[in-house]
Amino acid sequence: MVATYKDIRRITGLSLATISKYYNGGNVLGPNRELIEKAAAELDYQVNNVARGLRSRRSMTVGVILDELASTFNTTIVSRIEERLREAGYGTIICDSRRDAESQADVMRFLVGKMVDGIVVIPVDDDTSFLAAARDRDVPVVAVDRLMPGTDSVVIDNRAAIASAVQLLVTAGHTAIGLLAGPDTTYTMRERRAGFRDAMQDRTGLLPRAELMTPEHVSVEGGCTGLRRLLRLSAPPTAVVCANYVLTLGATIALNELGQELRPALVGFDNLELARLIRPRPTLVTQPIESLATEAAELLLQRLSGGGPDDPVTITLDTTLMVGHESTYQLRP
Amino acid sequence: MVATYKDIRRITGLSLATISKYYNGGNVLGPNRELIEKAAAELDYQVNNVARGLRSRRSMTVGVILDELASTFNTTIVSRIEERLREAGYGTIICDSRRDAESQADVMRFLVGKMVDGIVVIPVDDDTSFLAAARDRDVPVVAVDRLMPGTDSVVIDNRAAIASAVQLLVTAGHTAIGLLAGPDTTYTMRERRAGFRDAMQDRTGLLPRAELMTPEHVSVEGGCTGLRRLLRLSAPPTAVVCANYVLTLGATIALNELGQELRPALVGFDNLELARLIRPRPTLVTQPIESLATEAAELLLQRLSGGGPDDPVTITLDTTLMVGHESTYQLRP
DNA sequence: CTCCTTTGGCGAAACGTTTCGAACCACTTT
DNA sequence: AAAGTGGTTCGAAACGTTTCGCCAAAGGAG
Repeated sequence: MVATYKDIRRITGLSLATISKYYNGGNVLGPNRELIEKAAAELDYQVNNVARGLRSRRSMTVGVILDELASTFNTTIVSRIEERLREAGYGTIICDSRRDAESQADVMRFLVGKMVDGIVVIPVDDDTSFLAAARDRDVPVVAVDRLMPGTDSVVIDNRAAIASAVQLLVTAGHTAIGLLAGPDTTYTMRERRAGFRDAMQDRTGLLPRAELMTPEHVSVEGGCTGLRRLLRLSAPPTAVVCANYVLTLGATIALNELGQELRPALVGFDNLELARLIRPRPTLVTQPIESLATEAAELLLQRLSGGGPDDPVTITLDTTLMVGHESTYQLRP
Repeated sequence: MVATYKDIRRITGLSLATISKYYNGGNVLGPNRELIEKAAAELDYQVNNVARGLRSRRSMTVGVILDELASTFNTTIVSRIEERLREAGYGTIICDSRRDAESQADVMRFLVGKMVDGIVVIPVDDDTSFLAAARDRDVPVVAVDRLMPGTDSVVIDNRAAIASAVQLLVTAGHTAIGLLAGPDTTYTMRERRAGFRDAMQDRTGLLPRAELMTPEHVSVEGGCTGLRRLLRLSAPPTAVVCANYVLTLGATIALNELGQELRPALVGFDNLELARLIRPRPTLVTQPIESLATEAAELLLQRLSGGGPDDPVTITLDTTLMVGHESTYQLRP
């Protein structure tokens, strides 16, 4: 049988109220403190968090909803968030929405039903209707890597990220640059595409041809076929920018099948493991993934303690361009 | 204000007991059913799982402890387990022990304190003392990918896995085969090394030279340096078996720096993404990762419902050898 | 020495469920 | 008509905490 306050009361003779006070950092006289500590050790007592949660209306758990679990980007985020929240006493319930909006809504209801105190989400797409379940129950939500109107969000400066890639390539002499990006259904992709267009116009004075930036399916396959399509154009680009990790992966695979002399310059996105595995060392736009996670965790913790501004907050972080081997960005003569 | 049974009672005139029965699948007369459903819809009622947990002594959450989160192997496992457990109504609290035994023990206490109903763990090493916290509170534990004496475990047939790699290489004519494996501190590594030794003896009649199987640090770096060390030996191996994913990754990186003609044959372990990215297509021992996860989930669910045999269960699954491009395993003339 | 304030402790009432035994009802059986 | 039966419903007591209002003792100011 697991010990309760009542057992401690039996041993110490103190009241439940005093014992509770002890476990919640209130003032308890020295001798009584020791009495409780001794009894607790003897009984191997541990606070029952479920009972505590019922009374205090906090479950001390938060939910994390991911569009997919099996991606380095996401696991890094989860790992950091979990670490920070556990420090603060919160358990992290994880849910994989498998890139499915309906499943995402299910999961949201599931978590709200589990009485989580807050939620971090990497949403599947721009549709915010699934947030209603949380809003109805006043559960704070922080979105990561997507800007959700009306919700706290932590994002990177997508336009600047792509612009830094474009700048490198234009400086190296490229003018015909292609973009591998997904459809405009997510905020992130919209921003990256817009950032590409704007940066091209800024740096070259011209808008890129539409055929150089048609949307791809966001997958390894999409990256492969997209790169091949670009290179089959009558006027193929001399350089390609990939707007996300899996597209970079796909493009790299497609590149491996080409002869050295045919390879376009390629600037990818976001994976650190990749950089170590691939020769020549790739040029990559890298996101501050850990910061993204810690900012999200801190923001959520602030909301959980009832703090923060009344209006939704958006935190924007900067990316870094990791310049790889020069063959990955130079224009061939 | 969030609705409770009392609100439903006010509207329907039924007793709390009947309402509870409705929500727990008991028999309730048709008209009363409808009454409750109508009231619940009106109130936007959702069961309070914390209160339910207090009374029924089940939190309907389980903990998952991982030695690290950022590995495809582990995330695949988590994703599947989470999916299956959520189907059964359980929330999955995830904890990353960061390969640190002390942190693993902390996390175990944390989860037990959170009143989880069960725990799945991929342990840091063979030390089982951290399990005490769970055992004291009668929380069932299932270990994945490690055999923990006295605990339900789901593992692969490590010896057979390595033996299949050795068989392929010996059949292709190799006799000097090296092994990249970690130190014998974990069950998994011990089994794989023993499996290697036994298979070599079976197939070649000789034990491999000790210098061909000295332990490496289990990391990408360890794989790199280990492969280089093997090739610098006065009698270098003509083929190398890697006993795990990160070692394979490291060895592959080191391989990339060698000229084609110097490359030894290489059989790696366990990653599917890898296979798509690397040319020539590598030969890999692949684990049934998804099955590992579903078996673990089913076993835990069985324990959660009080079922299963009295003694700890060990489930052993088989691996598959995915043969890649022939240059990855053939002996050069 | 009295009055007031501060401190620590106490009993009892929540929090929102589940569960147990008893009560009830409409039948069927004697 | 009384007794038995099977299926529903009910009231009340848990589950293990936190919290509210009150009280006693101790300390300080006048």
